[in-house]
Order: sequence, then C-alpha cells, then structure tokens
Amino acid sequence: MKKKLSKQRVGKVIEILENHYGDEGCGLDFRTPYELLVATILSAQCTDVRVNVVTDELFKDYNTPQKMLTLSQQKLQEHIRSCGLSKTKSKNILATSRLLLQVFDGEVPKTMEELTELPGVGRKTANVVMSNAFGADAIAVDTHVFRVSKRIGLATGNNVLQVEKELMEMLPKSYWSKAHHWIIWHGRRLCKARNPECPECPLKEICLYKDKTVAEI
DNA sequence: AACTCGGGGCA
DNA sequence: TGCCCAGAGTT
Repeated sequence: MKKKLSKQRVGKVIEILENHYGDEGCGLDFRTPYELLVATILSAQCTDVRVNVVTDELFKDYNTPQKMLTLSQQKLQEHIRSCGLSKTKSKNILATSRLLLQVFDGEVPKTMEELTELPGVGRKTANVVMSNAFGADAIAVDTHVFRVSKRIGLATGNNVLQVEKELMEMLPKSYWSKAHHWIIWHGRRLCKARNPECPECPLKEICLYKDKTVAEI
C-alpha cells in the first residue's frame, strides 16, 4: 500500500530546503555541455568536491573533445587519479570524445538514446546533461536523490524510474533544477545513507523518517 | 540482482 | 585499518 503524496506537503518541504540551503552546493551545472558530461562521468563513486578540484585544473587546458584527445590515456589517468576508477574513466572519456568528433560533429548529442550510447554514460549521466545542459524535462535521480526523496516524502517508488516520474509530478518545473541541488546537498550534509543527523535537520518536524538512527532506505 | 572497479578522505 | 563516495558495465 503506497503512502499518498500531498503537493501541499511537498511545497512545504521545498520551502524549508530553500530557506535552509539557498544557493549552497551548486555543484556541476555551470559548465558547457562537454565539460558537464566529462565532470559527470568523473562523479561516479566520488564526491562532487573532488570532481570540482580535478576539473577546475583539467578544463584549463582540456575543455573540448579535440583538446582532450591530445592527452594519452596514461596522462589523463594521472589528471583524474583522485576521483578513483581512473583507468576506466580515462578510457571512457577518450572514447566518448572520439565518438563526439567522429559521429556527432564535435557536439554533445541531445537525446537520451544517443547520450547513453557513449562509453561511460549511463542513465544518470545522460539525465544530468539533458536537464542541466539542455534544459530538458528531466530530473536526474542518483543515490542521494533516491534515498532522500523517499525519506522526506517526495516520492514512494522503488526504482529510479518511478521516483523520477513522481518528482516531476510533484514539483513545479521551475523548481526541478534547484530542488535537485537541495536534495543532493541535503543528502550529503545531513540526510546521509548511514547515521543521518536528524537532530540537526530542518525537516525534522515533518519528516517521515525522523528519529531513525539506522538507515532503512 | 550482484559484483567489480579504485584512490583518497575521514573515523 | 576499514568504510564510504553526484555510477556504469558485465555476468
């Protein structure tokens, strides 16, 4: 039996998150489509803070497919070492850059189908590019968004597709991008997968998950 | 659905 | 030391 979601409640949750976080934690949405694509590939199993440190340096000289391909895989691997999984990621970034030049005329494609064809680009990365770079009607659901949305009562689904659909239904489109950031930031800072800091949480009065000390989601 | 990739931050 | 991290690909 699914719990019913109320738009009124959702509005309250978003209002609280906005007042609490505002412009904090505006991670990966300020780059060009290519930079955003590369940064998001790098973000797998790695915190946004580390991705930003690495890409701030990397993109000074290598912010297009052409420039990226002047790097050997070995050299790129050294640049992105601290993001982890650097062997796979460097290989995928170079293969993707090659495909962009050979198949997509040097541009980042604008459909989910084409994006997910690129090596190292899965549903989540494609979604981030579609929504953040091209303003498409999409909300990227990662582990934080999935967990936090369910805890604070923005979604009830049991997979990312359901949660994505619910969030798009429950949130005004003008808030999709901002809400996405707030939810992720909240998941990093307080609503952590394990040992969430509920006493510090601005949502503790209305959260469905309050007072839990062990993660169940 | 479960497993692997992986270096660095933090307890 | 051991655990964890804005996922993707393979089996």
